[in-house]
Parts: sequence; structure tokens; C-alpha cells
Amino acid sequence: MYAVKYYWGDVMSKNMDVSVSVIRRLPRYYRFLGDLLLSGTERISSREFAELIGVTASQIRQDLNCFGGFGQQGYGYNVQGLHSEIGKILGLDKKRSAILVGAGNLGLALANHMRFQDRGFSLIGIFDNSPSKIGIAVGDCIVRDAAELEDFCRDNKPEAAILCIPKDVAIVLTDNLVSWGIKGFWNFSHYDMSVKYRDIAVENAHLGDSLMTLSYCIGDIEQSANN
Amino acid sequence: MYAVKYYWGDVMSKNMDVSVSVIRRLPRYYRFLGDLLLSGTERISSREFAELIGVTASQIRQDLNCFGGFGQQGYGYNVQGLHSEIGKILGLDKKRSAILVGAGNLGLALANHMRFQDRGFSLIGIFDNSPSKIGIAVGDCIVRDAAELEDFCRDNKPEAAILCIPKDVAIVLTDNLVSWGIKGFWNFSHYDMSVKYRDIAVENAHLGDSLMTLSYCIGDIEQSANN
DNA sequence: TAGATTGTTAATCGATTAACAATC
DNA sequence: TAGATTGTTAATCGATTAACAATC
Repeated sequence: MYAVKYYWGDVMSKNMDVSVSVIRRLPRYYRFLGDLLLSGTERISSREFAELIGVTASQIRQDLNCFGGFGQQGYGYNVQGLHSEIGKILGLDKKRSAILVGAGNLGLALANHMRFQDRGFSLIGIFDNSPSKIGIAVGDCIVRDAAELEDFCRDNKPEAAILCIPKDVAIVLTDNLVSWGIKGFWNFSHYDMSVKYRDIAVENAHLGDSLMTLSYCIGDIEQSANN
Repeated sequence: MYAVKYYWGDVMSKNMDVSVSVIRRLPRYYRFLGDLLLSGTERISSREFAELIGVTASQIRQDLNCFGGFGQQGYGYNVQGLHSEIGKILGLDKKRSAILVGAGNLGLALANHMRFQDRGFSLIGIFDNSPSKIGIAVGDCIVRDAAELEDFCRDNKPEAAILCIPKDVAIVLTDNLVSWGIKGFWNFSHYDMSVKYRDIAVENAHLGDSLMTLSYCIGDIEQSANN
């Protein structure tokens, strides 16, 4: 019933009740609401909030009303309440188990650095096929042999997989991961996972594409500076 | 004249001749054309190319014609030619100098892993303020004391800065970096760089936001599976 | 009650898709 | 020339913004 395919910024999606444009704004709302909470702000109007984060008040109200009426006429929004509601919408109160495949530089950086528990996930396994990596401790995990992946998935039913592997490895591995029950991918590989799977979410984090976009923009700025 | 602000996928832009939606598709076109080149394909029609990467032929033709007519009626597009044209549009033939600020896990992963030279950049300096990091060799660079940043920028005129630092550090540092001549930021910090600067490009790579989006999508799939 | 601000509908804007004449 | 496929214009679709009635 489902197949979602995200490219860094550019998006293809199917069968989603709420458009991806809206969803992608929620984490930012959530972060700013967290800041407001820390600063002790109790209430905020859509107009004030819009000014703070640089969008229109209309957009904020429209976005929120995809999920329900979280405000109160004449008052605005309760910061704590809205923060927690958006958190729930994003599923941050969940602890979806995730595995990380590929313990290279990037994989280890994510394993060490990313606060999965604040973002709806719990990292329960790290895998690599290099003997030099297998056995080393990373956070709460020990890097396991990629050969154990199938058994591990059967026993622990991870829901998400983080792919920090080269393209060619990703191509052969994703089919298996899907068949072993993975429902969502955070894809750092350059493999453009096709839409051939259903009921699967793919969030592509093509860092190289992002860097190329920056390259274009700097060029565009230089050009307009010369004119 | 210019101020661009990108959020992971969601975008605010000003004064760009070509819309960001189009620009963000170019790196993907470029990657697929690279694959086609490797596989020895000489020509491709917009229809075939569209099928390959999962978009409409109309979109590809519209996108390309923002920059010029690269095809030939009745023939299609020459793969090599189009690949190189898109590379030029993205500025990948340039070697814009970039510095990386913050030699933590993520910073080191990028420094070691990212092929800057294939994406229009050349990494010329890495900076950190931790004595345990200063002096260690990473690729062609040696991690320098962040205190040297101003002098380094004056002497070497880097165009881009990669921010792999915590939010609070980013807040105090970006003003300085802009005044020292940085024209573009690749921002991995959670600081939402404001639109207060002009003539500056900001490409936000908020990995946490990306992960939260995946969390939502997995939840959405589960819900629709239950109904 | 009066003022403020939401939730929601209507209007606008931009991006995507379809169509087709131009042309290789 | 006939067939194919582009470049480009027109039609559609969706997302953003504006407006305002509902209501706290």
C-alpha cells in the first residue's frame, strides 16, 4: 500500500495523508518550540512563531491543522503542549529499533553522535564486514559481523536500517533487509533505492548531492555579484 | 542582493534565477548520467532517462531547458555531453576552497570520506578548539587551532565553511566567518542560520530533522497497515 | 463585552504535467 | 522523406498565502 521515496529535498511520495512538504517542516517547528520551552515561554501566537522562524503565520496554522486544532482562539498556542503534540505526530515518543550497517567514518560518527533516543529510535546493532571493525565497542553496541544480519533481524526485529555503505553493497543488501523485515531506511549510500518495494519508507541523505547544491548556489551568488 | 536559506528539503530562497526545486534535481541527474557513462551508453532520450530515474520526461526537459538546449530533436541527449554540461552548471569543474570547522566525529568523517574534489570544492583547512584534536593529520590537512581562523581566512580566502560544531558555537562564530569572507555554509549544526546575511548561501544538513522525518514515515506506514 | 487569534475557506501563486509544433 | 524526440507553450495540479467568520 505504501512506497515513499525521498531525495535530499526533492521528494516523491505516494499515499501519504499529509504532504511531505508539511512533514519536513515539523522537525523545525519542534526544535524551535524546544528552544522556547527552555527560555520559559508559555504561549506563542502563530504570528510571533512565524516571525521567529521566518515563515508565514498562515503556513504554520495550515500545517498544524493537518493534524488537529492545537491552538485556542484569542490566545494562541501553548508552547509545551504544541511541542509535545508535534513530538507525538513525529513519533518521537517511540523507541523504534534501528540497526546501522557500515561502521566506516560516517557510520561511527552517527553511532557516536546522533541522539537516536530523542528522535524516535533506539540503536540496537551495528554491522560491518571488515574484521578490523568487528568487535569494537561503539556506544552501547559492539560491531557485529554483517554475516549475522539475518539471524539478528529474525531475533530482534529491527524496524529501521541506517545504510552507511558503498553503493554496490547497498544494491545487493537492500533486498535482503526488506525481506528480513526492515520497514524504513535512512540511506546515506549513493544507491537510489527504487520504488520497487511497497510499505517501505526511504529517507535519502545524499550528502554529496547536498554539497553539489551548495556549489551551484555559491556560483550563482558570484555571478550575480559580477552583474 | 542575495540571501538563500535552505532547510533539509524545505527551502526558502530569494533572487534565484532558477528555482531550488530544479537545482536539487540536478545532482541526481548528474549521478545517473555518470552511471550511464560508465555503462557505455552514448545517447538517451528524455523518456528513457525519465523511466530510469523515476520522474516524468516533461520534467527532465523543462529542468534542462532552464539552462539551455542540450538535446537534439529526433535523437535525444548525448550522455557524455549532458553529464559535462550539468557538471558545469553545478560548478563541479571549480575548486572552491573550503574549511571545515569542528573536528568531531562528523567533521572527521566528512574530511576523510567526502570527495570534495568531485563536487566543486577543495578542503584546505580543518579547525577545532580542543587541544586533543589540534595537530592531528586528517587527509592532506592538519587540524589547526580555531584561534587561527581569522588569520587563515585573511591569508587563504576560503569561500565555503563546513560547520560541524554545536549550535551555541555556531551562533557566535557565523557572524565572524561571514565578515572574514565566507560566502557559503554547509551547516550541520542545529543553528538555523537566519536570513540576516546577504550574498550568503546556506545549505542546511540537519541530520536530526531528516531522522525525525523517517520516524514519521515509519509511523505512517504502520498506521496504514493497521487499517 | 471587546480584543485577539485561531481554524478554515477562498484566492493566488508556482511547479508539474501534457500537448504539440519545430526540427533533427 | 518519415520517424523520433526535443524545446516550449498551455493546462493542470498542488502548495502557499490571504481573508474572515468562529470563538476563546
